[in-house]
Amino acid sequence: MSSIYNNIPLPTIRRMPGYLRVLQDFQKEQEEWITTTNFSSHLSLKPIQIRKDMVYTGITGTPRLGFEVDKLTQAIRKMLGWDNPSEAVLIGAGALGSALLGYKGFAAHGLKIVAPFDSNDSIVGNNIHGLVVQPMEKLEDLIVRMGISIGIITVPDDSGQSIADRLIAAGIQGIWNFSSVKLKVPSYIMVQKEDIASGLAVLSVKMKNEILP
Amino acid sequence: MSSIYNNIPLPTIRRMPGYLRVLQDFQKEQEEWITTTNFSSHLSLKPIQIRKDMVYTGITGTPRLGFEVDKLTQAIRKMLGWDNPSEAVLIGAGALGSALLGYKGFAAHGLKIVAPFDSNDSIVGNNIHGLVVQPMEKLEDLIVRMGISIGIITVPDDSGQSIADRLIAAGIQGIWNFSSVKLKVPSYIMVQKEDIASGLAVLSVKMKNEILP
DNA sequence: TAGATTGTTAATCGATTAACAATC
DNA sequence: TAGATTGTTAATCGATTAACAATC
Repeated sequence: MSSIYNNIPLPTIRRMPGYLRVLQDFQKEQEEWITTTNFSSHLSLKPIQIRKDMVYTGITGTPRLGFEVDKLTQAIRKMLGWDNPSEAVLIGAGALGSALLGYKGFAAHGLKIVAPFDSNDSIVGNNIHGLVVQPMEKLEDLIVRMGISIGIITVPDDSGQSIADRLIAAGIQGIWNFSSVKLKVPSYIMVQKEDIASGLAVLSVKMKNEILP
Repeated sequence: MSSIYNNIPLPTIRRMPGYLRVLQDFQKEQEEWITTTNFSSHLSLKPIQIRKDMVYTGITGTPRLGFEVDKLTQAIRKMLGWDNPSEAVLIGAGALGSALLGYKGFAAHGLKIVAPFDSNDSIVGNNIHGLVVQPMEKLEDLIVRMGISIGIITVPDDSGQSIADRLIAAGIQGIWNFSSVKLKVPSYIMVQKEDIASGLAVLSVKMKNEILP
């Protein structure tokens, strides 16, 4: 299933949420136009790079005025598929899982977590930020019944793979993996792995030799 | 302050924690040697890329045998400055802050969070994963007294900058920024910004057109 | 020994940056 | 109009990948 957005560089995609954030601020301020110079002062990016990124949104700007705030917002949201929200289950309602459940931003990011699951009986039934933690037995049924497309894995490393297997068997299409194991999945399953340690490594090295970008 | 590790590519640094994780597994299994092929099967990386990364550790391997597990582990930990831990304060003991406080992995990653702070009186005094939440008034004193070098910002966006200012005034050297604002800091302060939305954007686009790496 | 794996140089690939004409 | 900003092509930069001799 291809699309007009096919060959967008990964770094460009990663920068898009930042643009959206600035756009929202401008919308609040009732600004109609935004220039790459505007973006630049709110993000750590150069105007030239922003201009290049804008090409991928399909929106063309107007010299001197910049880009229309509303049009650009819609284009980016569509580009990311954030115009029609996906539903997700979250497995592992521990510290990290709870934090993600409490993150208000997802609503604006096209993601709706519909239910948290946990294997720990003492957590099951708890209400976390408005959602009741479900027992693992109910996982597959809920995924199938609601047609959930995304699974968020926030379980300890050793159970990550078995959870992934269950999610895939139940028909999930994408996995957001916060465990530190490399998941083995069929090629049609999309996995995005988050690694908090990578960021810490970069900060550590930056602080060690105070050079680097 | 330069070092032998000066021009390490950022992508290489980001991959280092992954290598460490595999090395730890090998250490547990009492393996003495590890090859790039071994690494490759536990990470989504090609042997050639791993070999290139290894050059930056300063460790030379032995054809057929690979690299010495212990030596390589030590070299990477030293390279990241994870051999002697840094101390950090965490500001904002909400959902995300609590999750970070509960993350056991930091100990092995050269980071020790010594105290969480929060401006909310109903949270102050709470015990989160063994640490008592401190009132904001005590922030500067504790940083100075303990010589804390890192500040972790997990507060809502609108107070991010003012917290950063206070941290810097108190003598912090690095900031791990989990808020979504771009912090204005002097050039000698190192900032590492984490953005959960970037990862979600990548997953969303991957799922939309099932291509991409 | 034979062959897997390393280290290194060169080639390729892709992203960022520069340059500049077009334009509002 | 003058000048800031866009769009686009070309140049640069940096990281990944390929190729292959060296080696255990």
